[in-house]
Amino acid sequence: MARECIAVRVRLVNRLVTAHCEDKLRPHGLHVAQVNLLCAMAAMGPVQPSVLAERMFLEKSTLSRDLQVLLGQGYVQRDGGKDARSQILTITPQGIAKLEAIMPLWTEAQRELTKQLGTTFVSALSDTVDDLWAK
Amino acid sequence: MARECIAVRVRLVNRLVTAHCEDKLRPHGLHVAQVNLLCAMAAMGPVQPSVLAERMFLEKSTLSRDLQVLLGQGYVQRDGGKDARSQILTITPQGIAKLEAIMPLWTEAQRELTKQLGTTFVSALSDTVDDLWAK
DNA sequence: CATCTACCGTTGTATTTACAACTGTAAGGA
DNA sequence: TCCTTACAGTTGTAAATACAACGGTAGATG
Repeated sequence: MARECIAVRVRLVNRLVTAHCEDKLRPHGLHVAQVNLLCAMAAMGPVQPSVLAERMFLEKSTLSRDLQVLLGQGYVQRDGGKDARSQILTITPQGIAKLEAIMPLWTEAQRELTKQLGTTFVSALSDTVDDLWAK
Repeated sequence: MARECIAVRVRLVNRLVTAHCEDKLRPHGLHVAQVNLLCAMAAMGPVQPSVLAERMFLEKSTLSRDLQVLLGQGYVQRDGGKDARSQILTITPQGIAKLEAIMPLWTEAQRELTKQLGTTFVSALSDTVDDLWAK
């Protein structure tokens, strides 16, 4: 059963990848979850929290707390949206600069992870998430 | 960058899979992490915590806390090992019965997840983790 | 034999994540 | 218009996870 269980395996790989990235990021005072969000915001442009959460398959409550950190660090800016209830998030120049600063690390991590996980897996992973995003 | 980042994608799929399984397990009073460990113990037989942790890419501290739950539920038994420092973990008959009880759910979840993630991804995932385990 | 090191598991603290409940705001129907 | 419902984000609580530090035990080395 352990031999075939998707959950066992996905969660194991998740721990592996997360630990690897945290190791890389530790000297830079950032966590993987934050960098992931910055990447997403850089790619999506100004975006509503609920839309970002849906895109990342994150709970709105989780996002809300992650954002408090990024706002405090000045990597993300929050403005009022079309409603009094909605907000618009934008990555700041400092956020973009931070992403650029860790770019070499990121590239290295990608290379190492691809080596460890195999190109077949990495490419299948890309396709799968593309499909999820395409809905 | 978000388009290629392995961490973004693995972590996203992890959230998806974990949420799916937690939904299934909720009526049964179990969590995915616990079921994963039970599966592993059923497959490995009596095992030392440190060996189990290495196999699952889990920190020994994390495992220690997860075990407290499983021991409390009576699904796992802990005995003294060859040393005064080492222990031996064994899944109990109740633990095996619990695994068998959720088997139909598990099969259903496997099918649904395979459909959502694609057979290419699931098969690549299997191979990748097999390689990691083969060391 | 004594000490030093390495190993094994637990505990303190923090992060990521989720679900449920709550607050406040908009929209729609009676 | 008023009430109900739906939406957007926050907060309370809890679980999984990790790192660092600790306590106890075994083995190695002088």
